[in-house]
Amino acid sequence: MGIKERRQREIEAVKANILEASRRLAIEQGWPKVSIRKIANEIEFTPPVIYEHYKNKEAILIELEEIGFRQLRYSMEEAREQSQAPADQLMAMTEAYWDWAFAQKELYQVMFNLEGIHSTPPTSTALRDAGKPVVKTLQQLHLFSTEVEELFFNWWAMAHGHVSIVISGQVSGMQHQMRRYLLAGVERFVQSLAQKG
Amino acid sequence: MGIKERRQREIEAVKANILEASRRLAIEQGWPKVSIRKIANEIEFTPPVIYEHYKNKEAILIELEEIGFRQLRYSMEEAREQSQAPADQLMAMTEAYWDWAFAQKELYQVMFNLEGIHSTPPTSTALRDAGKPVVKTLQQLHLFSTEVEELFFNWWAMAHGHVSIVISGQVSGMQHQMRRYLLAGVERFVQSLAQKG
DNA sequence: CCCAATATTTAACATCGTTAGGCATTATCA
DNA sequence: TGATAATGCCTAACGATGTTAAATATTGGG
Repeated sequence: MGIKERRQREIEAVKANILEASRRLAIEQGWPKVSIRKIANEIEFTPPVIYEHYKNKEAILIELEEIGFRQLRYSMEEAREQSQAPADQLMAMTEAYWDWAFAQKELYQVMFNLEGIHSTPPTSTALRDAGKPVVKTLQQLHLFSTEVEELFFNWWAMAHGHVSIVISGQVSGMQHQMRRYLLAGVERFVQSLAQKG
Repeated sequence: MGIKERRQREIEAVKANILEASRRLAIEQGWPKVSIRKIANEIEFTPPVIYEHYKNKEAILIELEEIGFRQLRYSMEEAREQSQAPADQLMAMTEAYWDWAFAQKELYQVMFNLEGIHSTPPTSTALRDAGKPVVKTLQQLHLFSTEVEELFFNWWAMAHGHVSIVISGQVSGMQHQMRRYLLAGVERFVQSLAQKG
């Protein structure tokens, strides 16, 4: 009587397929050209089928956001575990942040509403979750939790700032330079923390 | 025979009207809901008239981008002139950047393709132009031009990072806090420069 | 006053997100 | 097995989008 289970698996396969197709289309043609009809065509169904799996187009984007934040967190956690010293951890997580953002550029665009996408941001915990490894490292340095929050946002704004300036095409042909600039900036950030700690 | 001139003024008035209507609609309803038809309705003409003034919808956005960058530069230049010490100038320009971004949120969104807008960024000189006051101040501190560029992007990424995190709704209800965080971050940035200068 | 030029509109095309209704196919039970 | 209920999927449509071609109205100069 595994017929129900098989059916269940089929349904989830289609759902996963919708996400994959969306990403693939975004990679190939950019988010503005991703439409429900194209996704439907890609998964070889007609458009209404998509609405049996997602309430609307935005729901697809929101799920991709969540996937993105989880992946980003995982990448940073992995980077963090490879060093003991907080300073090294912070540098490694910064590299991980940058590298993941450009390896998964389309996800990053969805997560931060870049490049013509609009979706209500996920539960604001999604971001806070993704930032947890950074917060953990900062806590090894500073006592007051208010200060940790401040420094966390400083770090994150720096990382996201450099990334989004490149992704949104404000500067061109200097992606590698911007990566170095970010790392140098965080380096200075770290040193200024050591100064007072 | 000033009839031609009057006509010319009329045409330019309509063009200006299109920009104003676009901004007004964006303020009232958000960029995703701004459409050519609504703009046309707002200026009391039918849609095709808009295409006599702008090649397409994107051209309207690009003009708004340019206006935004000019305004932003002006605000920062004004802030800069009120102090002599580079450190004070940088802090004042940071405040000016933040305050302008939120006073002209819709322009800022267009300039950086936030919140569901997509337009090819303006000539990358537009941004560089807007950043000139900051570069000038940094030049009073550091010798190597490569270093100035690096520090300029660090500063800008910090400013834009904090601003865009708030604008894109990633954090909510802490706009004032984020402003303080930004200023504290730039403060530390400035101090780390003094360290080595 | 008429004609040419210009200004403006109407109407249409393709595409978009989304939904209602109908048609198959499949599963359930006598 | 055969009728019935349920499910899966599609066709067709609605309203809205950006954009363009063609028709009409308005204005200019002779």
